[in-house]
Amino acid sequence: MINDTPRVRFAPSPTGYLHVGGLRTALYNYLFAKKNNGSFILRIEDTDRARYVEGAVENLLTTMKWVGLDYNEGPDKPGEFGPYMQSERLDIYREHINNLLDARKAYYCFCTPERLTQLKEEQQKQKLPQAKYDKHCLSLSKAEIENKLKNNESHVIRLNVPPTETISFDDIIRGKVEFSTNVVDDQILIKSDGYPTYHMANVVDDHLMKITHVIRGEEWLSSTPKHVLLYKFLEWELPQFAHLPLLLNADKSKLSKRQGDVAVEDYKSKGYLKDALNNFVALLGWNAGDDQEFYYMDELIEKFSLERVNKSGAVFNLEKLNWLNGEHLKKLSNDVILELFKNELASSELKNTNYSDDTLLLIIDQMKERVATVKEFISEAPYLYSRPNSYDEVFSSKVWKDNSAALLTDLIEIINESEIIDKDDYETCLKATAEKNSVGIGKLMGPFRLALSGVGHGPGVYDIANIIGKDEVVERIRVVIKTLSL
RNA sequence: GGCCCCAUCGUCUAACGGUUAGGACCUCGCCCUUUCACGGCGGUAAUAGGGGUUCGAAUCCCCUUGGGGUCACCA
Repeated sequence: MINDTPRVRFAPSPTGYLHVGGLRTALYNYLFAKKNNGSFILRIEDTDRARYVEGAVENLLTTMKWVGLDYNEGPDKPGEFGPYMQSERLDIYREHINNLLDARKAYYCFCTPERLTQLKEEQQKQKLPQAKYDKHCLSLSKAEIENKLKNNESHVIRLNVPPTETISFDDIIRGKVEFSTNVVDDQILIKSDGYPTYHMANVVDDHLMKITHVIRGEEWLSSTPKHVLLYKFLEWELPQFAHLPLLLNADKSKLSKRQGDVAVEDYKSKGYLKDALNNFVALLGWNAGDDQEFYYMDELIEKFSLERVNKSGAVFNLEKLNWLNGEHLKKLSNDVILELFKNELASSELKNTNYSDDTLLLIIDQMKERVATVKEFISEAPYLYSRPNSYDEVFSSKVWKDNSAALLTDLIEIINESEIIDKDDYETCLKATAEKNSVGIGKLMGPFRLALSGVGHGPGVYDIANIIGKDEVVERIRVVIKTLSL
């Protein structure tokens, strides 16, 4: 066997951001490594120069750190098997491609894009089941090749796939998978710009980096026979494969940008907690076999196993993420939430206002029970920070009666005469007003809430009053009387 | 279209031949509460279809259907 301790890797291409599907793949790799005392390696697959994105790698590293997926080796964490950027390993691929070339397991191809397009069109016209390269350049003589190379003719190097062989491999998640080589194309291994394609680079690197388990998304399953062939040609031992089920849009297609946020940083900026995100994503395709849904990272590590990963795709369900984030939020101490809250305030339109920690803590106590994210402390209860600029019509028509203005006028007077120390004092005032007018306190409650928040839901009225303070309470009552008595 | 993968409530899932098919999110109802929530209790809701195998099938096999992935000098 290859291993005593497993070595796994997460190998994203730097497209600009970390995709949540990528996060799930990275997480499973991480959990598997930690669980089995193995190593988790981060390797950057940046062999596509056309798709080079400025700052993408830095961004990726930052996001990996934010979600807490520490790697043992990576671009900024040198290890024994570096470099960990594929663009810095070109000479390594060159060496191995030469071996392949010598053994005629790979060959130069000088076909022009035009010929290739034409070939494809013809094959489609003939209704061939599958378009494949016709091995045209395989018959080139050594001299012809030398000559073309000397003349600097543009070329690629292709994998020489043998006909009519069965490629099979065992997938930890899917079991035995088989392909006929008749359906695998002579894959380009080295592009005309001299860079390797994914297929070449990932096989070489996985071998050289002593990767024991290749844990990646299911979209790679159908190109795995090419990889298996490469291992065979290079006479290298096969790693174990585990192809993870895909993360899906609501319509069950592969999770994509078009249908919502897919970048981890989007979720970060929307106020989701890293623990909640990890927890949620971990459960998309895996469960421990019990009813536990709330996890911290250490518990995930303890319970994770590839054997319990599902085969079928999972819809990325925002509602459940919201719930989980709320659960994680509630478990946080108010001190921690206070810091998060202050950060949110600083990046909101409220950044120029000043609130005491005491006030903020009052808001936290009220809001953390009823929101999904800290951001919603603000968005769901704007009336805690500023006077309502309108009154909800449905709620208003329900609670605003003919005598409401008169009752509230009395209430103002009583509040003004009272010493207000905490929220219970507002209740006392409402009761006194109700008694004085011989009505139930319910007659006051609705109009009072309407005055303070303008809407029919939110924290308890006394809590709202307590948060905004006596002067503001009185002022808001005045405003609602003035506005609705017209 | 070829190839490959997949198939339990709307969604995430449990069940590894014998359960009234369980849990969670969502949703609905009731209780609590002279407000809003929280909380508590309860409800609606699933084995895609058809054949086998078996005393017994969500579970094993086959077919059909459906969905997805992949067929680039992108990963």
